Amino acid sequence: MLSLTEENYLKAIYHLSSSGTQSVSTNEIAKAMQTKAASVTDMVKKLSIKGLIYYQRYYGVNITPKGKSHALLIIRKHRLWETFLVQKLGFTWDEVHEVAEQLEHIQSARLIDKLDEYLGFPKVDPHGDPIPDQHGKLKSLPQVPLDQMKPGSKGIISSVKDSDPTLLKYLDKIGAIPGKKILVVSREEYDESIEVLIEKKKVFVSKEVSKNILLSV
Amino acid sequence: MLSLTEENYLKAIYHLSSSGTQSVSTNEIAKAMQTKAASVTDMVKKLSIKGLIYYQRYYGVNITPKGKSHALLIIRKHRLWETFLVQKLGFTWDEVHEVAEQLEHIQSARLIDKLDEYLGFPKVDPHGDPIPDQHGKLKSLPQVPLDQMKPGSKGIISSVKDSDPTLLKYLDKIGAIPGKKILVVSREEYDESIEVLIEKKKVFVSKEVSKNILLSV
DNA sequence: ATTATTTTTTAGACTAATCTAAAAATAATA
DNA sequence: TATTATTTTTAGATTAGTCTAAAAAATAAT
Repeated sequence: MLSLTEENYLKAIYHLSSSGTQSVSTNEIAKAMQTKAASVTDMVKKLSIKGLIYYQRYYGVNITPKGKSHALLIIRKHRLWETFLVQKLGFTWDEVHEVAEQLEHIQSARLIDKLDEYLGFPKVDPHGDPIPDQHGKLKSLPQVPLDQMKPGSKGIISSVKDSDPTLLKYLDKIGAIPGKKILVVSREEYDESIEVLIEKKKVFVSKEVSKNILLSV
Repeated sequence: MLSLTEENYLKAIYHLSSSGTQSVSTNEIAKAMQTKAASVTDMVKKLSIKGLIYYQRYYGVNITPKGKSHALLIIRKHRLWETFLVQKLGFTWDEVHEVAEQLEHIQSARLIDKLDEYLGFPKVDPHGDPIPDQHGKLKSLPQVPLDQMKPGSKGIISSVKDSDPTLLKYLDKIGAIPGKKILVVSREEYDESIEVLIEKKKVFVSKEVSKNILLSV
């Protein structure tokens, strides 16, 4: 059984290692966990002894298969709770992250199975992210960030990378919600901002925002 | 903001002080918390500084109004979650306690308000215990334990004191569930066991069990 | 009223998770 | 290549919560 802190470190390491193919550095983890490098070194040794990550001093860490499926089970809980909060309790999708960060640590396999069933075995959470299965397996659809799409191409918004409420509220306002169809109209060379059509509505988004919008094509 | 441990101590102290009118001793708390008296002394000093209990060394503790309402807010969460688990997820009433012990520590007033609304503002939990309101106020109905009822008298099962799954399963089997009408037929002097009628079914219960069944009369 | 027992508190140590400051290893640059 | 800069690790200290063992206070018994 992992402590709350160990679970949070493992989750951060999973996210960092799945967004880059390289091994994850101590400083990256420290930044993600809002803590100091020295603390990370200590924790990384613990997780390594438990067989959840590979760790060589001065060379950063990689997640093991065991660590990965453990991380995905936490993420499964997080996403099921987010779905519950939105679908059943009427939260908006920008409000759920913080609470789900707490709920994801509740230890009860039975609870999660029942919740999954109650929600009708959803495949994705309110942000469009896929929900891992009971064994910590994730079927990931191929996704392309909006900033890498060519003018004229189209796709469906599948998820949003950042979970910052400010961003989510803004996306809500412009209608950029998972499930919506999107057409890239043009790209401005200077600042890499792009013009898109969301449900027939013309919208301009900055590079900053467009790289956070993931599309299935 | 209280830590998880502080919340658990406060809850234990609340329960102990509401079941006896005396002040609560260090040893009683140690027993309830499955810890040592020395640890209790330390924690009790902390809670006292925070204004949640009155504490004089060697004289035991009493809960303050502030501590009481704080404890009741935790109990409110516990009972709402139990209600959710039984009513929505299909748990049986003997399975919910352990999970609710975890869920009661989730920090989000908004979550609890929404959950309360979703459940239809229930007045009691699946064990028949009243659910405190948003301000930590509890309207308690007068309750009499079954072992103190005279032969010929009747009442409605309002709640069960002990939350031991073995007891709850047994009560389920004999039909002694909150809400059911009960009639005391006779009492055996020797072992203080009693014969009762639950929904026209004749049942014998020992003193041990009958003192855990609370009736509203 | 004095002694014995029980309860409670203090003192000091331990673990998990954190920090700062200094040392060691790696990476970058002149 | 030698030096500088950055990153990472180690060493030692801190806090919350816990423990054991010993001391102090309260209670019970003789």
